[in-house]
Amino acid sequence: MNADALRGHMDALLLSVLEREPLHGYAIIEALRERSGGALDVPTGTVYPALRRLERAGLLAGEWAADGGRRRRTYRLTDLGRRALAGERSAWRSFTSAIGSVLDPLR
Amino acid sequence: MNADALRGHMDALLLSVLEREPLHGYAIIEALRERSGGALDVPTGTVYPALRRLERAGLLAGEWAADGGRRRRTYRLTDLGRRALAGERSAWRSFTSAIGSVLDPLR
DNA sequence: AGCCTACATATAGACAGCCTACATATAGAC
DNA sequence: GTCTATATGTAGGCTGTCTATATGTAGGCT
Repeated sequence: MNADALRGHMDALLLSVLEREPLHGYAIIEALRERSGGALDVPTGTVYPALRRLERAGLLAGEWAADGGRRRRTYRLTDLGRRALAGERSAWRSFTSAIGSVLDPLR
Repeated sequence: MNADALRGHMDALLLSVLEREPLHGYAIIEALRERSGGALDVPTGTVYPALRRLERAGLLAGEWAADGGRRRRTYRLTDLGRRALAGERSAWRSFTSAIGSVLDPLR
């Protein structure tokens, strides 16, 4: 998976993965890998800053938790994040439709 | 259309538009707008450098032409560009499939 | 005890491509 | 003469993703 292609879609992926249940960063990376059948293997250096960014934007709420000696920061969708996810889904459909109409004009 | 979303897909769009017939930059912009139903309105500051880049990479061949006093640089796909387009189409399918499987897990 | 792997988070800096804004010039309509 | 459409191009900014590095716990293996 080309890095540039992901650009601008990371937010949608993160919000979508957090839709059903709150997860911490490492679990999010695993969820993305599993749900994409291995196609999405996003590095930690991408995910952690992105989660912070979404938290600053008010789309996610993060909370520290301890699992034994391990510290985890678990993120959940805020109401604003839920609305943003709906927008991202809609934008994704428009995006694929627009690019698709150019790439596969026969469809 | 969000600017970041386009990132990494510009090449595929340009190659695809030039698949049927050679076109110059301005006409490419119009073709993208028309074929996408107005969704894609790519600024000249994006297209012209991208065309140069693809030419340097050997995917396009450009040639100056005169239409009256106007100068135009018409680009056509090279054989390498045609092969690259096939790769871009394949990558696009993988990409939409991967993101789609995360965004719409019910499908 | 010592080592390795998996789990878990984080930051600094590099990189690349798309954008805005600007610059230039012709053609044709009004 | 002015305006709009046509036509190309560059400089510089922005920003999000990546690589590389750092830190530390837990648990298995030898």
